[in-house]
Amino acid sequence: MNEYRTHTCGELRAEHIGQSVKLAGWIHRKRNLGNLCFIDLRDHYGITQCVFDSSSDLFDKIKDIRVESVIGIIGEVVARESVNKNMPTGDIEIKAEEVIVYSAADVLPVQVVGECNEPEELRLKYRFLDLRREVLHSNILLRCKVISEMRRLMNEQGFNEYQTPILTASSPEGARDFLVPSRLNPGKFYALPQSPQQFKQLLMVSGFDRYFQIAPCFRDEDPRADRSPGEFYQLDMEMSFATQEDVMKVIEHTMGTIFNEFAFGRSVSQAPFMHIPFRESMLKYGSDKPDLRNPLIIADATPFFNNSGFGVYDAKVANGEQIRAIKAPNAGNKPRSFFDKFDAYAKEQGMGGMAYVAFADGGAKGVAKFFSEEKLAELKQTFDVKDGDAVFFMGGAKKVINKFAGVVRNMIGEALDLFDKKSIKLCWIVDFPFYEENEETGAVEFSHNPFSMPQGGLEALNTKNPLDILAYQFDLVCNGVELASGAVRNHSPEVMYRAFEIAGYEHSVVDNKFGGLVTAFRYGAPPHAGCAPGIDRTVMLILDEPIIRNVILFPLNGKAQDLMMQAPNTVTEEQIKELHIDLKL
RNA sequence: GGGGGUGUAGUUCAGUUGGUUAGAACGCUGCCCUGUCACGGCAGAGGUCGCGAGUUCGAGUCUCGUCGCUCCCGCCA
Repeated sequence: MNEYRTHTCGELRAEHIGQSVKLAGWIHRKRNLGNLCFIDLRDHYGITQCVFDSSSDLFDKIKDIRVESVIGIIGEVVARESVNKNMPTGDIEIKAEEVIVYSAADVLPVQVVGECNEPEELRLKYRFLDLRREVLHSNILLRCKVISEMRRLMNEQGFNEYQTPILTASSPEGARDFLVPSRLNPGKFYALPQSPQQFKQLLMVSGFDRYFQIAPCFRDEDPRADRSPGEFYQLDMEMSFATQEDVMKVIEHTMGTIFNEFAFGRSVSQAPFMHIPFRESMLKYGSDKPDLRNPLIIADATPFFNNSGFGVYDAKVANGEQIRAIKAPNAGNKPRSFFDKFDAYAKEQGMGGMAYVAFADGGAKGVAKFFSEEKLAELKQTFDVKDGDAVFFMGGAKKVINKFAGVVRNMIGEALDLFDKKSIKLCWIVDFPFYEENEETGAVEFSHNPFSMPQGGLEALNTKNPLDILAYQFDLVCNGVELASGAVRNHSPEVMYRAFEIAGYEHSVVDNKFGGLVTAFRYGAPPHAGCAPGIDRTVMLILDEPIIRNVILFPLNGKAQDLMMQAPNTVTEEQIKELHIDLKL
């Protein structure tokens, strides 16, 4: 190939025996038998065993060099005396004739070979060593392939990739901004974009028709296991003269193809993905991001507890509370302790307790004794329960019961091992409410994104109860993870002013905060719609990787610090002065 | 901002009811070893038990405080 190597460490096979080759890479492992030394040489492509004999003067040269040093080896490809069937290159080895040490390694602070259970702090500080590990290295490579596929699929569907600004204006909606002080404009700040939302809409107004971008997004919020602090990437897309269905089709094709290509033996939901209206999702799954690998569905049992005989729940209903039922298939024979565990959980969560009826061997346990024969038969019919099944009942205030039932649904699914772990289940959550009521003040607020179009347009805004208006707003959900958010945008200044007015904002507020966008809409704006699937999360789902940092090259830690680059850091007084900033710590 | 978990050698961990000199594995250093592939064998170095106070004749172990990390809630398209 060149002066450093003729082959990579992954490509030599039996057919190369007899050839003189040159390899370069890291010393993965070293086995010194005294008068014979084996070195496993590793590079991006694989591992090749090299052998050194004490009869050669090379032996002294490599005897003292540590693992992870970078060396080059010239030698002959020979057949191994003992073949290693576990290695792709296991038929051959390199009989070393010359060694070049390019870079000797110090004693390592973290091990590159073997299990990876060092503290994450150390791994992040020495990320370049961590990234040499097989798992992390291949995670990152898979991420590259996913992004490459995204670009190919979007291009294929007529989308072009455009770069939008990184230094932009702070936007009042949504997350906390990262601010950048302006040297040329004393006292003023740029913000890093939380997403290219306004720019991609402006691109539509500029007539570009179909936009996408592998877009960096910045948000100054606290992290989670599936939420990296600081920055993340999304496949941002927008299209003109398009409906909700048009956007869904593009995303279904793009994400569906990617999940199918990287399914690794799992089954994948095929397009079109199931549509679940928001309110139905909250009732049936107790969440707006349901994990459909769990087959359980929550039922509204409120009507059932109308003089049912079970006084505690009848009273709850009379009190305005709601009851939910979750069937536990084939759990009728479970011991008392199984059911008590859930009851204890409900008590711990301040939900009173959890009643159950378990049907087994023709009998019924739990709170069955409160029900008449007829009521018990009605129960079986209403909640589709057979002999051998059980059903849980839980009650609570309207605001909390759905979410609680959603957690219990997952707990029961886990306890009975009902999750279809060998599947990737995708669905759309649609018909999000446009507004919601602030629980404390009672005021009407935007529930999601104020840029989306209310269903029914201006007429709906003028005639309907705001809390009944739905938005052309939709989420793509995969295995219980919110993967993407999309919307038909509001491209009409008139509708936008009215929408903000209902949420209590004057026209001037709209003009001030979204002036660029609203002005643009006055000069000919096409109807448009778009969506933005998260890339980090997509890769996590493909790899079934619970920690987002394991799909990111150089992630920040929980305090949004880069332990390797030591960012954030103090800067010189001069720099501060130049930015017209006065620090008060 | 709130709650849970956690902190012992470079790393992963063990450490009994509070009791003599705090152990093991990996890694590191030295010696031996010509077919290993997690090579093996022998020897060795390496510790303010996160930090501070308290109880006690005696604290890695009990109590209080504090700090770091991590997970969750709040927050977050």
